[in-house]
Amino acid sequence: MGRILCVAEKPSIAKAVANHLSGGARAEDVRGLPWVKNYKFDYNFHRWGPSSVTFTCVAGHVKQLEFHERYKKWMGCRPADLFEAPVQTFIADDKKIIAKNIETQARYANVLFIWTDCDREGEHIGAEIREIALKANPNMQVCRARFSNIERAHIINAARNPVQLDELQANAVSARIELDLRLGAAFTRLQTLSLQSLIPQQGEQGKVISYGSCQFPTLGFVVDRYLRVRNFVPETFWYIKVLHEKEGINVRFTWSRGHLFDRMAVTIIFEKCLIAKRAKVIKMQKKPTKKWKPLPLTTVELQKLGSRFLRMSSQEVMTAAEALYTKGFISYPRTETDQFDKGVDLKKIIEKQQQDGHWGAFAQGLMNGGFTQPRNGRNNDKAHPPIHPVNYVVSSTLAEKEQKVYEFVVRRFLACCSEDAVGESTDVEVDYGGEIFNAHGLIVLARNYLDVYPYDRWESSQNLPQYVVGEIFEPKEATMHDGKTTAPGYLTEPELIALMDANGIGTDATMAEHIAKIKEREYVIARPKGRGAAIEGNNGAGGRGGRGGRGRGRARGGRGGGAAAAQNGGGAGGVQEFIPTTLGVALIEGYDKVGFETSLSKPFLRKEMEVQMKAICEGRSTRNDVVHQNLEQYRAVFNRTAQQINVLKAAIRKYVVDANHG
DNA sequence: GCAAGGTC
Repeated sequence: MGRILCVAEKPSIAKAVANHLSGGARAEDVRGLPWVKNYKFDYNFHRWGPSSVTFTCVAGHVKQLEFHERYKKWMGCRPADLFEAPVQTFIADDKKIIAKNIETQARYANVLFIWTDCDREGEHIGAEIREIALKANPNMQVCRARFSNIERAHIINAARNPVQLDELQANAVSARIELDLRLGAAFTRLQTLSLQSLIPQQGEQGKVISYGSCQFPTLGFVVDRYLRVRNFVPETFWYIKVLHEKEGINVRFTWSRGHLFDRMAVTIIFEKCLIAKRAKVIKMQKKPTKKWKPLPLTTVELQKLGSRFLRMSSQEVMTAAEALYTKGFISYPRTETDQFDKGVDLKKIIEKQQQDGHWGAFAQGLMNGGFTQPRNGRNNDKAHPPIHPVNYVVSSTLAEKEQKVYEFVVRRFLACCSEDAVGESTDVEVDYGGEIFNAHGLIVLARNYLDVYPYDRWESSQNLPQYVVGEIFEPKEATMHDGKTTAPGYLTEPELIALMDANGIGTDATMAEHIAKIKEREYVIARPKGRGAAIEGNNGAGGRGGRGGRGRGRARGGRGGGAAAAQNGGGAGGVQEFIPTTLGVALIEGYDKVGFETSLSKPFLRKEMEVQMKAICEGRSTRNDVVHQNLEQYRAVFNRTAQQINVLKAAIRKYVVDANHG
C-alpha cells in the first residue's frame, strides 16, 4: 500500500480536509505542538490506489532568510554591505518542532502531497515543505492539491487531480523576501546609527528607527494628511437658499450649483432670482428606492468597520477575530472573498443564532421566510469564504473585545441574508430666475436588514408636500449666505486602512501590524477623534504631540500611552485618528528633500515591486533579475541618502529642537 | 537592536 504524506498550511485545513477524505480520521498528537495533529486514515487516491495517509500541517512559513553570522551584528559591517551580504535560509526557531514532524513523517512516506493555500505565499510555503521533506527522504514523489474552498466535493476532486507546485509563484515570493530583508536591514541600520543620537532618548538604549517597505508608505499617508491639514487655508464661498411653505411644511430648496467662490457672481444670480419673484416646479418625482444590504464580510472591511464602530484598533479587532476563529466560533478571519459559494448552507448557520437574546428573533424571522441570498461582491481569493459565524456562543463567556467582534460578525452575516431596506424618495426641482433648486425627501418603508445591523444609517427625512409639475409659487424666503471651506480631519484608522488597501501596502493579514508598528516606533500617535483632551503622551522621540498643535496651541501633556487612549476613546464614533510625531514628519520630509521621484515614503515603490512579482509569476521576468534590478535601484537611493544624511539630520533637528522649545 | 509574510 502506498504511503501518502499530506501537508496543509494550517491546522484547520488539515483537519477539514482529512475529515472530508476519511469521514473521521484518527488524530495523533505531536509532542510539543498542542495545536497540530497528525491525522491517520486510509484513502483510495486515484493516482496511487488504496493508500495509508498521514495528514498534517505547518503554520505558515517554516523557514526564514537571514544574513550570515558576521552581518547579523550591527557593527560587523557597514549598512551598505547588506545589499550583497551572503544570506541563507534557516528553519525559524519557533518552527523547529514543525519541521521535525514533517521530516519524521516523510521518512515513512513515498508521496508528498502538498495542501497549502492556493496563493503566492502558499506556493512558497509548499516549496519550503518540499525542501524539508526531500532532505529527509529524497525518493519522494511530490505534488500539490489545487483547491479553492473546503466543500467536500471540491476537496475530493482536488485529491483526485494533483498538480505541480507553481515554481514561478514561489520564486516571486522568494524575491520579495530577499528584498524586504536587505532593504529593511540596510536602511534601518543607516537611519538608526546616524540619526538616533539626535533624538532625546528615554531609556538606556536609543530607539530603533526602522525602515520597511510597508511601514514607510503607511507613515507617508499619515504625514501627507497631516500636512494638508496644517497647510490648509480656508476659502470663503457663497450660496443661495430658498424656503417655501406648503401644507404647513417648510421646504428647504438647495442650489444645484452648491456654492461658488465668487461673491459678485452669486450676487448677480441672487438678484436675478429676486427679480423673477416666482419659482416654477419643473420636476416632481416619487420613486421606490432601496438601501442595499452589505456585502459578505472581508478582512479589510472587518478592520475598517471594526476600527470605526467597535472602539478598538484594527490590530485589536484582528487579535479578537483570530481568537474567535481558534475557538471555532467564526470562520477563518483572513479572506478577500466577498461572495458565498452556492453550495454553502447558509440557513444552517442562521439557525444556530436563533437562541440569542438580542438578534435571535431576527434570525428566526430569516428562518421563517425572510431569508434572501446574499449579494455577490467582486472579489474571490479562491481560498476562503467571507467571514461568518460558525457556531453560536453566549456572549458573556467571551472576553469583552471578542464579544464586540463576534456580535459584529454575526449581525453582518444576518444582514447579508436579509432583504434590502426599502423606501420611497421624492425629488422636487424648481426653476427660479433661471437657476435650478432641489428638495429631496425620503420615507423608509421597511427597515429589513437595518433592524439587525445598527452600523448603517438610513432615516426618513421630513415629509415633502405634494407638488405638481408646472406649479408656480412664490418662495417664502430667498437668502444669500456665505461659508468657509474647512480643513480635512487628521487621517482616521479606517481611512488609513482604505488607503493601504487601495495602494497594495501590506496584505489583509498584515495591515493592522504595520499600523501598530509605526505607533510602536513613535512615528505616529493615535488618539480618539474629535476629543481635544485625551492625548498622546509618551512620544519621547519627538517631544509633545507631534506637530499637531503648531501655531494652534494643541500640544498637551502626556497621559498614558497610545493604547490607553485607544481603549478609552470616543463616543458613538470612537474612531482613532493619527498624527505624526516630530520624528515621523522629519523622516518623511527628509526623504522627500533628499529628492527622489522615488521617495521612500511614497507607495509607488511597493506597487512597483508588486508589478514585478506578477512579471515573475507570468514568466516575463526572473527572480534574480527582479532582485538585482531592485537592489540597484534602492542602492542609488541608499547612497544618496547616506551622502545627504545632513538633510535628514537637519529635518530632525528642526522639528525636535522646535518641539523642545515649544 | 533591522523587514514582511505566513500562522497558533
